[in-house]
Amino acid sequence: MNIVEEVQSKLKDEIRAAVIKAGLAQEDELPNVVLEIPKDKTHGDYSTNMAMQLARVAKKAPRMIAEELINHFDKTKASIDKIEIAGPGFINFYMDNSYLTHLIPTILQAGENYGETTVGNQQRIQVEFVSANPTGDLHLGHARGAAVGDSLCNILAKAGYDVSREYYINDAGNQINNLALSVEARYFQALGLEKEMPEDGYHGEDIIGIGKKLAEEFGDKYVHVEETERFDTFRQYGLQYEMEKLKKDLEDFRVRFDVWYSETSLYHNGKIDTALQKLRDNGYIYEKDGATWFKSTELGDDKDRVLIKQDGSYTYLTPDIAYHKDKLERGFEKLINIWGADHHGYIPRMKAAIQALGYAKDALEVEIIQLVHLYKNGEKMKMSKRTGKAVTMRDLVDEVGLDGVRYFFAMRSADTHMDFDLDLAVSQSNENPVYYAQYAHARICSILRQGEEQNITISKEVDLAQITAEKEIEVLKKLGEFPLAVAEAAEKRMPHRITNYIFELASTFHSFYNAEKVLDVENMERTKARLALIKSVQITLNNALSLIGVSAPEKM
RNA sequence: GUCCCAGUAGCUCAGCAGGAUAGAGCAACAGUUUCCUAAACUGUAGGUCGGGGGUUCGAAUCCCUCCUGGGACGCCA
Repeated sequence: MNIVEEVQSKLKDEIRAAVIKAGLAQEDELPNVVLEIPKDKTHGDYSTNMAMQLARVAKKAPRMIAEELINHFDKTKASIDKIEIAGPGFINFYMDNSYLTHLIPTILQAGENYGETTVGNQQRIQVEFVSANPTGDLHLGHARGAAVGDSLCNILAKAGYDVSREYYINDAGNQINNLALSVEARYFQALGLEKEMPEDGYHGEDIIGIGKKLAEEFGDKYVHVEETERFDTFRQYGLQYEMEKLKKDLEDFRVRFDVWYSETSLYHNGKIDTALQKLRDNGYIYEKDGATWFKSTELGDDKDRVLIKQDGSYTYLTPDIAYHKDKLERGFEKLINIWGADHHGYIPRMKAAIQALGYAKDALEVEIIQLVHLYKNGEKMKMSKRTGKAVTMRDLVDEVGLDGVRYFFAMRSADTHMDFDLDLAVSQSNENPVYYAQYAHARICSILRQGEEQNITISKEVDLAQITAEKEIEVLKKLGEFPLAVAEAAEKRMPHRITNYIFELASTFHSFYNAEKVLDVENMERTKARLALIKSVQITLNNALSLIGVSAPEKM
């Protein structure tokens, strides 16, 4: 357990014990102990509203309860310096902060592992994200999904979950046929021949490129083969090309996946039939109008859904149900899907399917990525795949820089609409909060370099009692919060808690930097202690930034 | 019509399993550099938390309702 967690938990134990000793409540009437860090520093290090919560049970005024409670409180057991009653009945604890200096050796020892907690309990959790159709370039929405998904995975892993990252490849269905036909048209055009794009074709630059490549590689060979052979070849070729590009783009975006799962494989290994059979056995299937239906309304959906169309083919939902069944059979206790906003209406039916298969509804969690609107020169930019004028993920990265894009997307709660102002992110780059955090890191590196040049080494033998300045204590407190921030971000699935933390840590550091000098030949002991302190900040900043896929530069 | 997201300072947003005087960045204003990176720091000013009800010791936070903006609702994927 982290030192800060330990202190908090001891404090909570003592509060509980004091309530019992004072006879204010029975063991089973005890409300949950709420500890908070007051916004106002003069209200102490921790505060509890226990006395107010007990008002009803004890039938007394909160301030009187607080009085009795602190009379029975054992201060010696929880590093407490002073206790005060304030306001309507808050009990404020002023801690003896000497325990905080133990944080420094802990962080130096843990290094890149600092921040890890065990709240996840090694629960097996799978996160499926991006899963864009392999029919064109990744656009803004995918970039946001990739950033949020990857950050969430990193955070979950750090918090002690056993995480698997997965990409579902939609390589079956009409869109792939359209891809093949689009490639075909571009191939003919590359050879100077007439061929119309299909109605729902893909007009992206990438498809034109595939057509050219095929023409260069094979000449007019495929003009003369049978249509089905050409179709199959181009389908395969287009798919492979698109997937490779997609993987490369994601890799460059610092996102990796453990599993790439092919939709087509579900058609070949009988898993769709098995899933359908399971639904049938559980009584959720019926036939109507020549189609096969899923009785999803029985499980909270607004209408029943078609699984097998009149023409005998599956809807998108059918293999997807088989896919989710397969995920659960692989032993994941929790599935998190990160979907685009356009899939929002799809959630109830998927949850219904999970239940119809005999699993708990909340085995599946869906995080919706809301739309990103891009503004340039004060104008909203469109991002339609169809027009071929899409703003791609690559365009965005080229324009803003990878660190900026990753930070900006991690910074906002995923399920809210977001305006991304390019002019702001680019032209006034000092407004970009990512620089603020990176600058703190670079500053620390610079001081450490100079310390080395002066042959001052950071040893674990430093006299940490040298850490007494107010700004230093602030920094220490903030460092101690990191594992708690990670745990909270993981449990609430909120990567933006980490960017908030990064900003706060950078801010307390900058403030310390301006108030106190680290390197001071007149006072070697303190210099060593402060070097150890800023080294701890460096480690923590680095760890926090890496959770959201942002680099920590040594120089700026 | 049903559902989702949002409405908090001039702008962009935190805060929302109820807690003390609602926070930050940018913009505005006033300062800080013989000293480790001024991409920084310190301070001032700025808000009826969309409106209205309710729940209670206490509401930006929970419930109801209305208004405004964005989005989703295929035998497409």
